Amino acid sequence: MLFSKFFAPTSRDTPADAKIASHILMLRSGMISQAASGIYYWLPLAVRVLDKISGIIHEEQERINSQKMYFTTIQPADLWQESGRYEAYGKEMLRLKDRKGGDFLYSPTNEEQATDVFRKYVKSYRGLPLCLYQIHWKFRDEIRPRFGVMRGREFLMKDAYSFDINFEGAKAAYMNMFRAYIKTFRRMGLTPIPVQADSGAIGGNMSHEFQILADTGESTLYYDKKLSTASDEELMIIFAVADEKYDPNTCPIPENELMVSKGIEVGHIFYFGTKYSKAMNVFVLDENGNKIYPEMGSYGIGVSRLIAAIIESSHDEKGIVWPEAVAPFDLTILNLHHKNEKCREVSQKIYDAINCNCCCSNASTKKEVLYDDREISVGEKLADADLIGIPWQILVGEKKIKNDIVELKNRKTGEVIEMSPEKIIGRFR
RNA sequence: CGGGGUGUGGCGCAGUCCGGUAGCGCGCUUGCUUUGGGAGCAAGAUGUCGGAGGUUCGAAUCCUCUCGCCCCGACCA
Repeated sequence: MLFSKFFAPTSRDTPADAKIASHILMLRSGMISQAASGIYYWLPLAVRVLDKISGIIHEEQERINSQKMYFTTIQPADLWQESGRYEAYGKEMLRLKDRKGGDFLYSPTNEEQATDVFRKYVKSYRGLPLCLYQIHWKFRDEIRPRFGVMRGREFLMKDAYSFDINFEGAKAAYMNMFRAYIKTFRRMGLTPIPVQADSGAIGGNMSHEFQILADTGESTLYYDKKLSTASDEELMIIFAVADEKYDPNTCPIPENELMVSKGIEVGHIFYFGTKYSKAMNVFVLDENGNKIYPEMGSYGIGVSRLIAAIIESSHDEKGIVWPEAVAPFDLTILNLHHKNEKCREVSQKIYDAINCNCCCSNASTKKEVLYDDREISVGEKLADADLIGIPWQILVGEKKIKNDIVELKNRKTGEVIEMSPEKIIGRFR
């Protein structure tokens, strides 16, 4: 991608409304723009990150046989009247009428629709277990939206729904999802903290939140200090609670081994048994011809919030520092002196070689490159590159290029290595 | 929903108390000179001062109503 053609309107100014790092940096890097309170345009740079995050989620969901589909963003109200939540959900639900006066709503979550899809097709125990998920836009008319996309009203969420024949099956589905979540967040460069949770409006009796440590988080967490070095399996059993559940008298961890930090909730999983299957009269027949109400669970990841959470946990005074797995581009080439012919030539050569679409390129290993070919000052290019936070920067400048040298700079460490253009190409192709 | 604040070119702000026909910085356009950390000079463009009503010879400024947005609290991915 040529930066001169790329719609990423960066800015050195901080809009007065933004208070936290992720919000400021998302605005300054041209990722988002506010359309209304808690509602944002997602510009191309941000969408590239959303797609990376979604891709990781998708891979980990498929691994546990959770299948991707789409429910709908606009739902008829009748399913919610059936489950009893149409009244119960309250003002957070955006209610709509169609031209005939029919009652609709913009999905805040999709348990009813998942249950409806299930009951239309699955009539036998042979159809179980089943797990369906989507990554789709949701709307919750929050009392007070804030912190940019961290608590927006419109947000992108991955939501999965599992159906099992009995509690053992449902518990296995829950634990599979639990493990998948830990892997998913770790792949994004995050350390998730699974916290025992309340089930809120979703209902049910087994529930965990996945929290990311950040000073700007809205939750206060108490957790065993072993968490920071735990393996995936250990993470599942290590003690962690949010402040409303913390009681020093019953806490199993001695005070000197207990950590207290702020956290951002990026995922939440629920087991709620037959709450919806019974309310919506959904059953299958078992091998003896008996009616069985399937045991259900639902599993959310705040995809758009994750972007903010990742930035909160990975940035410095100059800008964003993307973990490689979710970076909008793998590397950026900075032609520092656009009027210097050799700089142009070498930059273009490196770009063409790495960005090559010929038969030798393998889509799975191909690097995504942003080539800063803009006719602007050196300082502005360097500042924008640091702001946008692409993991690797290739600097092509007139002083070094005389000796056939370009520089490779790591955004995170700031480390710079000098090498020939050929060696750079070899490294990233 | 309670409490507080704010609304003036794309962004950040001054001007409002004390009415006199809108200004600064950044950004944008054009030209020349620049180029290893957000360049300089010159010439330009861009505002129904959130909206409606009122007071007045005259309103960004005063009065009334209204809408948007932000912050603090009670809810949530």
